[in-house]
Amino acid sequence: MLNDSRNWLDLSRNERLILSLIRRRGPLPRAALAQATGLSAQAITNQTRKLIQNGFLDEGAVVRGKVGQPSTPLSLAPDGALFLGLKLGRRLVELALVDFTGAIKIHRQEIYAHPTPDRIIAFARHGIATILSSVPDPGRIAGLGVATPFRLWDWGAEMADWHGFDLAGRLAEDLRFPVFLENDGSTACAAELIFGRLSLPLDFVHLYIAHFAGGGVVLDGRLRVGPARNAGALGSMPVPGGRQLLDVASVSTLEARLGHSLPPDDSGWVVPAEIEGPWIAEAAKALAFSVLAATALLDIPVAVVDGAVPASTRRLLVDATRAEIATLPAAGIDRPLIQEGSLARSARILGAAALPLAHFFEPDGSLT
Amino acid sequence: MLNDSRNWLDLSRNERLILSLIRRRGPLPRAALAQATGLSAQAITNQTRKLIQNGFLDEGAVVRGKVGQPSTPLSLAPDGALFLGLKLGRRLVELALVDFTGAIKIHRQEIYAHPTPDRIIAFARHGIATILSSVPDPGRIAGLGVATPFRLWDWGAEMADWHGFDLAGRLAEDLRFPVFLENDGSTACAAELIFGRLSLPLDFVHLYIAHFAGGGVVLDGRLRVGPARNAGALGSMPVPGGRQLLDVASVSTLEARLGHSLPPDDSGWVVPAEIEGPWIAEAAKALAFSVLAATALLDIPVAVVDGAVPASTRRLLVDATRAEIATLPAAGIDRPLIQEGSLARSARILGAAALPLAHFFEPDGSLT
DNA sequence: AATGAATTAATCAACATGATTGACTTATTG
DNA sequence: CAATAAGTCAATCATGTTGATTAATTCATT
Repeated sequence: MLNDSRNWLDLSRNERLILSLIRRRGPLPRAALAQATGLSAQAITNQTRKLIQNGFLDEGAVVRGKVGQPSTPLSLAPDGALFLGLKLGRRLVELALVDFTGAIKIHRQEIYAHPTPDRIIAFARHGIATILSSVPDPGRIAGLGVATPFRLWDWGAEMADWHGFDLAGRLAEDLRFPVFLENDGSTACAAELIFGRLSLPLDFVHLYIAHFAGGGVVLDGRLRVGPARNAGALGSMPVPGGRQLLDVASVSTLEARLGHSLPPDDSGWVVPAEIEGPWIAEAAKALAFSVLAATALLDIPVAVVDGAVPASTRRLLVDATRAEIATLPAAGIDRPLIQEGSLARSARILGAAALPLAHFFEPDGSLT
Repeated sequence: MLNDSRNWLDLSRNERLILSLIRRRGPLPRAALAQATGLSAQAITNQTRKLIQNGFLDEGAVVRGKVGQPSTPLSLAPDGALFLGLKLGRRLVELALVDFTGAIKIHRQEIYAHPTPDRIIAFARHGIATILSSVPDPGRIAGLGVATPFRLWDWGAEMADWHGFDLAGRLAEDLRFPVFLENDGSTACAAELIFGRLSLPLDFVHLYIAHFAGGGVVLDGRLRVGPARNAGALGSMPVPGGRQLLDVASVSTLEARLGHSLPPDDSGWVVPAEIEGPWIAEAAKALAFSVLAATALLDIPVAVVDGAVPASTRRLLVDATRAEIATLPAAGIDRPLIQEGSLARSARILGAAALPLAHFFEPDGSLT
């Protein structure tokens, strides 16, 4: 089945380009691929033959009804490659197995008061072992992606063990596939880029409101992580008042207003309007400011706002941000559109799984 | 001399890569090029042979004194290609012919109270005609780059004629080479990137203080202009106080404090310290804020500050910005280094000439 | 001072990869 | 049956790689 003179994950740039085009636009016939890539029909024939042989693409039913020979759309083979995602949060750790199309095949999670390295390693080891034994072809797992907040030790003294702890390295020890680790804000952005159902331009910023506020930047259709892996640190954006975005637009500040912490999932997320309202008003001001700064700098037309919050809260936040952005001075630039994210709580875990996917299957191997 | 089966400007990606490496690092022997590009020595031999034959590279004197066969460094042939730059300003228009190494060969300028389309066209036409007739090989001119502020009509009623005027199109009418047009802030950045003597990382932002404040963003060693050609609009960055950067950090605001306008060149630029000081203090605050926003968003390690101001003023501004940036909150990010630009008043005209250069000779044809 | 070993630069010849082109086949609609 | 579009075949070309080879120098040892 697989051509064994070369590793199954060693795809040429044009093979990856074809896969990513089909991922974004849905099933496409060869002729459309030739047109979209600028390659000759012959080149597409050759590359798609390889991709079908190696199990990454499926030939669909021929489409008739148009003039000319009927076309055969090519779609992603769901089992073409599998990816593991691990998302580490303040109250919750999640592990998922995601297929080539972005569907979550297996999901496990564990709740705790606060995460410790030992506990996370144990959860991951056991969970991965279980998954490996239940998957028909574990050799098709391309890698593990880890989504984690950076600087966990800033959460409090009980998190000191995380200082200097090499999570990715420790996880990689007993795995036969590579491990990728990225800030959870960036992975939420990666998820929207790679698996999201939104119709997005090639350039956008992504803001993700969770315990902290994070974000990601996509330029030319690629997640930008920056030279020190710290791009999209939107929570650290300075905002008026001598503060940073995460000082006003994060769930932790909402919890401070409430006086108690909120549950790690949507069930039982109850916030009285007289508390949520002022929080949203203040957060929206800061979000609008940050988004406008991003537009001035990068000519970005769209900002996606998402978060680990109920859909209704996200909606209010987006509406308030749209209103605020209209009030800020914007001479010389076009105010960007604010779009609601589509993935909410699953963004980070999906994005974690998207890390190995991007590495092996996106045209420019986005992250390394 | 030139291989005529192909246009002299049609270089392959690897040819452009070689030229850009030599431009940035100075003369390099073939072995160093092989190492830097990752190409085989043979490939470098082949490509450099073509580049030498076509007049883009010169073989230098062999370098002895090291172990092994002596190396022959390859340097840019100054007349390999020539570029025209036109810079349109509020009080001054400039036209220059720049060679392949960034040296200004011919420079002409004209001062006015305010620019009109007719006057600029006439100046450019006449100047270009004169230059064409005085250059030994006008066929070696690759293109004309134009640096202009956007939205000229915002300067006042007497500039209304610029509304809807297609400057690049009009200039292209009687030229046999292409015309490129970009915001003057972006061209100042391009100049520092391509011709600058600074040692800069692959990612930086550039702030340019002139009548207005503008800027540019370089990512992965390429000037980023953005989907609507408006990236690097740092003057439009929101800053605290409901204002934009250009409301506080521009020569026009200094002139407002002075009560009269400053001359278009350095001679006679006299600003009493009691006026310059507060202007710099306020401008530095806004610059520091914007730079930190850029770093949070893009993980940018360096910001270059330059401007159409005397070196002493620029120095004060940079020092003040460094001081301000230390006072802003920066949890979660590394404060960027502030560097002084190296090109001052010539940045924009050099950058204009750099537009055709980048298009034809940079690996990713930066702008189109 | 002479000499061989090591080192580095660069080229030659053969070959591999992956694209292009033009002719051709196939299946469909109008 | 003409027109149209999808797709493949065979030949060719551009541009890379590899391994052997040549050249010019310094370094270490006699």
